[in-house]
Amino acid sequence: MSITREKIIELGEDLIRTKGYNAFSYQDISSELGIKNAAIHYYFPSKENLGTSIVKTNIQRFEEMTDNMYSRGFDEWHQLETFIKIYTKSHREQKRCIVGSLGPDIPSLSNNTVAELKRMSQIILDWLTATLASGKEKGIFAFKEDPQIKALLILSSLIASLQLARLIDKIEYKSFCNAILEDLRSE
Amino acid sequence: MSITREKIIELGEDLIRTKGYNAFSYQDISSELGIKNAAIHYYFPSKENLGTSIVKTNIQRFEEMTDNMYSRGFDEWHQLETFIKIYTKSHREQKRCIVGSLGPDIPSLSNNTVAELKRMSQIILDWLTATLASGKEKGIFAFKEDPQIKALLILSSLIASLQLARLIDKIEYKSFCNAILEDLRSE
DNA sequence: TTGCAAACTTACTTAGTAGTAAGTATATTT
DNA sequence: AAATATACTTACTACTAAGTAAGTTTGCAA
Repeated sequence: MSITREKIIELGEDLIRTKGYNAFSYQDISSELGIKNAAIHYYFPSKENLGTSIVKTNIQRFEEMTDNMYSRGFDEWHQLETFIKIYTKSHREQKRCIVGSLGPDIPSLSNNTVAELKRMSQIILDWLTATLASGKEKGIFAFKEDPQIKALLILSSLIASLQLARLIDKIEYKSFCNAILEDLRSE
Repeated sequence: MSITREKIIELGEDLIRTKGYNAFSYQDISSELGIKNAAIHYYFPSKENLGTSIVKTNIQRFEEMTDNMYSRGFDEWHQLETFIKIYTKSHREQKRCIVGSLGPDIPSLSNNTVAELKRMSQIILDWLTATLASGKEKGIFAFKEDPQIKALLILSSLIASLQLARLIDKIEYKSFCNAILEDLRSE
């Protein structure tokens, strides 16, 4: 794969996660990379191709992470902790997550991009639901709600907290994430 | 106040909550209201004026609601229930809330609009924190976290759930909101 | 009745957007 | 050496956005 292509995807993801899909333009990417507008169209004929590729890249990355945790034999607590670290890292970098960034722009996204975005959300939610359920069975987690509802609650909190962080100054993000984990502690 | 002005604000709010700030244009409003583009500029010289006015209107509406609940003597459980109803209504109407809609577009908003949006988030969070704290004192709510952290968790969940609803089909929104309330039940 | 202000419309500018067609340099294959 | 594919650039088109200046209608007040 071309290095320019990879740089475009990387920068595009950054721009989506900071400015948003509708607020960034091919110009933002081309001027940053020192290439011309049309060069991006060479790799991604339309903006929707770029958007879809970015989501696909993120799905792949997520699946690699969960596969990796599985093959290393992480227990459920450790898995959840690792998952939450994605968000604390995003928070440090003042970025949102892809789902939280593209979600608001669904009405202006192409069908293909929306389909991939839905697929991504479902994959994350399914993984989280399964992890919570098996962790509960093993006695690692304790919660009364249905695992899917609990997964939705946790995922919602994480996604929105990255957005609220820009609005409410005195958020202690570590405490926030800790509260999510501690809420699940069985004992 | 002019009726056209009010209609512009109302429609503008709708557009922000469905399409997003950057995705709607004065054209969307003017064609819907059967007026010309420039007519909107007559009331709101620039888009930032409209955005700020919409946020201010929402702050006012929120404060009227909480004042109303206070003067009617709602207990904390009833207050939280009423607050959550704002989100179930939004979900029914397939809209997001103002904070969740404008938050992602902060980088392209004017300083004034961002200031009002921050003020709005803070007002909501402060109210929620105070309600949770006094409800806990009275034994109406039970939770172990710090009230502000808990408020942030609940608010995040509500905001993001409206966004996730567009991505994950089989959400049972009622169960979701119920889980938030039941989690607080003391006894 | 004239004057004036409110509430617009007409007609425009400016700037930025995605996207395209055609050309060019460079490296690779045949 | 010739042909071809890769990775672009140049130079555009078509469109949409926000915003503006100047004119028009309408109702009310002096």
